[in-house]
Amino acid sequence: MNPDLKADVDPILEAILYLYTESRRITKEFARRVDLTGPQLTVIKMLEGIGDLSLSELSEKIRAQNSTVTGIIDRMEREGLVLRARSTEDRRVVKIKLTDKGAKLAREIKVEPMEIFRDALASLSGAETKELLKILNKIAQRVQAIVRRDVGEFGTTPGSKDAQKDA
Amino acid sequence: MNPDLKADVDPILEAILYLYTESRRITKEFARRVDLTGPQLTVIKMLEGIGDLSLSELSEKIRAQNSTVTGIIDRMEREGLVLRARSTEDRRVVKIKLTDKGAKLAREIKVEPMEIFRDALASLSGAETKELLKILNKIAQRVQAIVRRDVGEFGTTPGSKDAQKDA
DNA sequence: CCATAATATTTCGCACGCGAAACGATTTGA
DNA sequence: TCAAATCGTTTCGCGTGCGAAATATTATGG
Repeated sequence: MNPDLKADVDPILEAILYLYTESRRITKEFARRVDLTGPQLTVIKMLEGIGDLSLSELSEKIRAQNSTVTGIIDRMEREGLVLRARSTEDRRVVKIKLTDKGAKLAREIKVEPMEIFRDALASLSGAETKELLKILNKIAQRVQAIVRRDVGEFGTTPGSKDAQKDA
Repeated sequence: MNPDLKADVDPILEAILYLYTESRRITKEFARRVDLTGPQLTVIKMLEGIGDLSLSELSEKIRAQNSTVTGIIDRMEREGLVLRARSTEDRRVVKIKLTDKGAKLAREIKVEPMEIFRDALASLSGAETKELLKILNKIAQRVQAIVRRDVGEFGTTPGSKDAQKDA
């Protein structure tokens, strides 16, 4: 990559990294006030909003592996916020349900996860919002294309990506 | 927040979350090929590029707490990739240095951390790059403002166990 | 019908990642 | 000067977070 391009690109990486880490930090801070962790707050609001979910559905929604979510649910069950109920139709699946205590706590939490992030985005003009989404999607598509195409052999061949196709 | 706004904003959150998690996943995948973890690859390339760093400087650069980096360096030292050297001017400071083995490994790793992410960003036009950075910075400033107003006033008060439900 | 494959979840071992407390080294101020 | 404050790092306990293997249940094909 040429140096000029790098100078343009690095601040963007910085900005995205900042926004991501900051939004996580804020979620965690709100969670701490009700004696929850960040992921636990996310789970509790998700169950409140959507209703019962299987462990797999929950994993997918919070973008974590099943083995990670198993641990999170273990700890929440121990605290009596949530309970596991084996599905009757398919006895492999475990439904996660809010207990009364969990539902009550969920109602006390007024902020959505990432609420502040949303507020900040809301300060953009309509045109800016559209433009931002357009650009981000373009980047995401490029990333997907590069991954599908190059990740298999990228390790030996640096930076050289003439894999320019449609974007 | 009104529903229309939410409909605009959620895809943006999705896109940023996707880009962040995907870039981490890719870094990890490259690291795995040389028997490193993601953070370890980042550290090794950082030391190669900048030279010796104190533990605090390293923590700041990879956006982690000192206690986290202590563990990462412990494991890298155990593998003989890195060594600790007490500073002579200020004996509180620990300098982290690459060993010969570490430097050799660093040279073998052709890709920068986040390289693919950079490549994808490089596919944008100059105008799009400028616009993206402008918008992201605007969001970041808004986030900072909101944090100072809403979060800071409680966030700095430790030990308050009673659940407050303002926000 | 039964061996086998596929699916859902859990278990295990390891590596972050954080905040609070501990610890040694250095600076400060009365 | 020397006790207290500050600084850089480590230790500790806990909660993610992951991938691979184990377990239990359901679907599939011969």
